[in-house]
Amino acid sequence: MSDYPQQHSEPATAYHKSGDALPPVEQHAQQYETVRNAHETELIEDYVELIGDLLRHRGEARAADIANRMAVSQATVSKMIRRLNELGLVTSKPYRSLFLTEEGQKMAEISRTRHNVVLHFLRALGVDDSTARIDAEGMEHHVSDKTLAIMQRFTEQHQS
Amino acid sequence: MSDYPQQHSEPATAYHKSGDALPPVEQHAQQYETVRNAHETELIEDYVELIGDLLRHRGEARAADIANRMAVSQATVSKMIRRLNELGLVTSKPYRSLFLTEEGQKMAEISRTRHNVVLHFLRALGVDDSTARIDAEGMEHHVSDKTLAIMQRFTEQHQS
DNA sequence: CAAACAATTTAGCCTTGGCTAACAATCTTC
DNA sequence: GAAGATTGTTAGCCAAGGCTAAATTGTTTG
Ligand SMILES: [Mn+2]
Ligand SMILES: [Mn+2]
Ligand SMILES: [Mn+2]
Ligand SMILES: [Mn+2]
Repeated sequence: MSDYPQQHSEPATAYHKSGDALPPVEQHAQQYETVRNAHETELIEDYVELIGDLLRHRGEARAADIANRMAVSQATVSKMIRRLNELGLVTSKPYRSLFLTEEGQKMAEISRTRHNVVLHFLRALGVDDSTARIDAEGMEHHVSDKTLAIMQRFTEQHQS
Repeated sequence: MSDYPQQHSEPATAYHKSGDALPPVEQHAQQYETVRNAHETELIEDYVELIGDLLRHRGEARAADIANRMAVSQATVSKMIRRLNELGLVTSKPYRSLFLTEEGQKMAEISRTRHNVVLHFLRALGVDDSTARIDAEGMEHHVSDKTLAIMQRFTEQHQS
């Protein structure tokens, strides 16, 4: 919920003139709050998902691979791994491959599934593969469970 | 493009075992880069869009209204307005309503249009209004022009 | 087995986007 | 027109997520 006591400022009534009206303040506020919350976990999820993918496809997940695939410096990855460690999502011995904890595996699984639903939905919609991959990488973190379910249903019905 | 010289680490070949394979490193890197770029302009776009909406629906855009609708402190808004000013997107006299520059109006228009395409698309898909609004607020910044065009076409064909 | 190379870590810097607390200006109301 | 309420600004704090440069550890190879 939004802290910050509701201030007066805006007139309460909305005699609407043009196009779509503004949503009520509380609802509008919730939109932005939800986005801010998503952005807090977004990067974490991408790291965990990528580590899981590297483990499943390559057998190991090295910091250098992550840096390459994320197009980010190795220092950035190293710092992030410390954070993932503190969050109890990965285990890592210095200079060795990373592994996911129980909790990390759960998060990776959830993220991967959700990512795939969005990707396959975009393709079913008619978006080309390369564009679908790019858009899905960002969209995935902002799709609610409700919308996700609808996307999945759509995809199933639109594949021959 | 990605800086950081490509390192060796990963084996080049991919004899694929389970599910979807990992995309080639360069493509994968571009996914994350595009997301990072989107996140750089996202908040700016939301502010400018909101200021435009307040101007069109209320006739003025006060810092307090923005703070209320964003569910954020007035100090945060005040700081952000200074930035928007420096970016040449808004004009503001202290303690007065904000206005958009030419450039600001252009950005507001583009953002509003894109936001609406995504919102109407989600509703056409069958997502309830309140969920659609929340999801659209985040998704809008991660939808490419190509996908946007497809969404628009879909929406037109699916409204009675 | 010593060099050279590759991978990882650490230290220190920067920007963004939040916050609170204190102060300043404006508006409203009596 | 002063008091009180509302609005706006400023200062200073913090965490996240980037970066570079330098130091360290592992690995490969002549
Ligand atoms: Mn993902
Ligand atoms: Mn992602
Ligand atoms: Mn996002
Ligand atoms: Mn938005």
